[in-house]
Amino acid sequence: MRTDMSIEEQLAHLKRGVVDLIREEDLRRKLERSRATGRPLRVKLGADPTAPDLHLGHTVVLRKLRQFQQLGHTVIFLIGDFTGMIGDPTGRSVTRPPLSRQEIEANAETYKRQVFKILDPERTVIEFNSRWLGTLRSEEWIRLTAKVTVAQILEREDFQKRLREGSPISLHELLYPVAQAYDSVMLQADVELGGTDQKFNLLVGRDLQREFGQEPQVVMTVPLLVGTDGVQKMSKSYGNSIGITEPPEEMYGKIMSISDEVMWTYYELLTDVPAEELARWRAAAEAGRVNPRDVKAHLARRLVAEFHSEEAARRAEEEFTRIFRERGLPSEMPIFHLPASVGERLELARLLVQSGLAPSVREARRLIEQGGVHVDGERIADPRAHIVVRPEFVLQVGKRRFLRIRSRETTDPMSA
RNA sequence: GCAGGGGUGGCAGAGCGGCCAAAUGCACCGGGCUGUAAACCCGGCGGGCGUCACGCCCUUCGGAGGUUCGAAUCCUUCCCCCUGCACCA
Repeated sequence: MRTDMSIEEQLAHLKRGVVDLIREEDLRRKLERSRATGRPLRVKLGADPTAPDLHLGHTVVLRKLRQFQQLGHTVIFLIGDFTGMIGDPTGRSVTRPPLSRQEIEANAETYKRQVFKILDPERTVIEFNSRWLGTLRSEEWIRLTAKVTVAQILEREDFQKRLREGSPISLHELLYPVAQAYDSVMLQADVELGGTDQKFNLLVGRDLQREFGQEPQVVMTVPLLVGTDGVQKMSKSYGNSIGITEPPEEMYGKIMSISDEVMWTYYELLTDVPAEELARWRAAAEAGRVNPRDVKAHLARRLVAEFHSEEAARRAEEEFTRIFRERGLPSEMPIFHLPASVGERLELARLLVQSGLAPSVREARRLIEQGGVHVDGERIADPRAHIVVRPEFVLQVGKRRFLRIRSRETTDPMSA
């Protein structure tokens, strides 16, 4: 596809948005050799099998992989079904319950479907590390772990930190980097990618490959995308993620909810908008010549289009504008069939609970008191208000939760 | 094994006999403002009830007992977690 690029051009292209590149010289040599021999590079990315829902954070590194593919190289998407049992000690993750073979298969399928929204299936190999790690005998484990020293492993910053703080480190956690490194050996990886938090693990791969007489892999790390909260890295467990399979409206809205500041990072990491152009937009926004909201809307639309379609993006935008800028009603909303007849008097708070818009009467009353509840567009502020049931009406809580209520007569006139 | 430190709301983390449904921060929710589900500001954040801007009740601080008019706070016991020193003489 872009194999006409010179090696230097390729390097520059691949370096874009990369935090660590260890070592650039090695990569250049590998690229040159690949061109000379016609043998594609083997570019590895490891993934945990436990969370198969990809979010935008994952796509940063996937986009980088795609660049390699576009240059004709092979991507090895490694599903860590064995290492998943250990759980990468990065972060606070607790011991994970082992997944069944079936669950893993199912997750892998989900992965494939999602990953191929970005990667080219023709140039992607899917692997499972249980294939070699799962069959290692105890003796082999001992021989393997003998190749790495404790000091090497404890260099890892978070291990040191935990040691300092007196936090626990389980023995098996020390094995994680070794296992991951062994994957690189088995796969004979030329390059391994990961987020910056993976740097250490990726480097162990180099060491171990050397131990096994292989040429060390090139390590490439990309920044971690910050989540919608603008603070922590995007992660499903932090509840700040934007999944790539989320409905268009949801995705659009979530992108609109990131801060103006974070938006620039998203542009950088999730689009191909040239840096110079971004700088121009930013200057214009800061000077007040351009409304940052519009820049953000452009981003939202662009990303929704990438993962859904232009058409879906357009609709999501219209919907967003209608609800939030014009304070209107969504084009579609869930319907709740109220088991009550026209004319009946109902306490609003209870109706909210009954219809699932509030978890408890107390909460419902709070919402009403705070002015968050509208019935057919009219704000009801009396926490003890009653309403007279109409054939159909719209309940709204907050800015974005709508429910169309239908009472008995309208849904089933025969049953009266 | 020994010594020590712990287990409190979604998370982090105060409180250590009554003023504790439990500080504070984060997350979350509602409102205001707006240019957006941005930023910022304000409010809320266990549940039920009432003649409802004030009050009542119920269930919460690892489990179970107990002391006390009264316990997240004290005692007993059990469970769990962590750190250090050992164990291998």
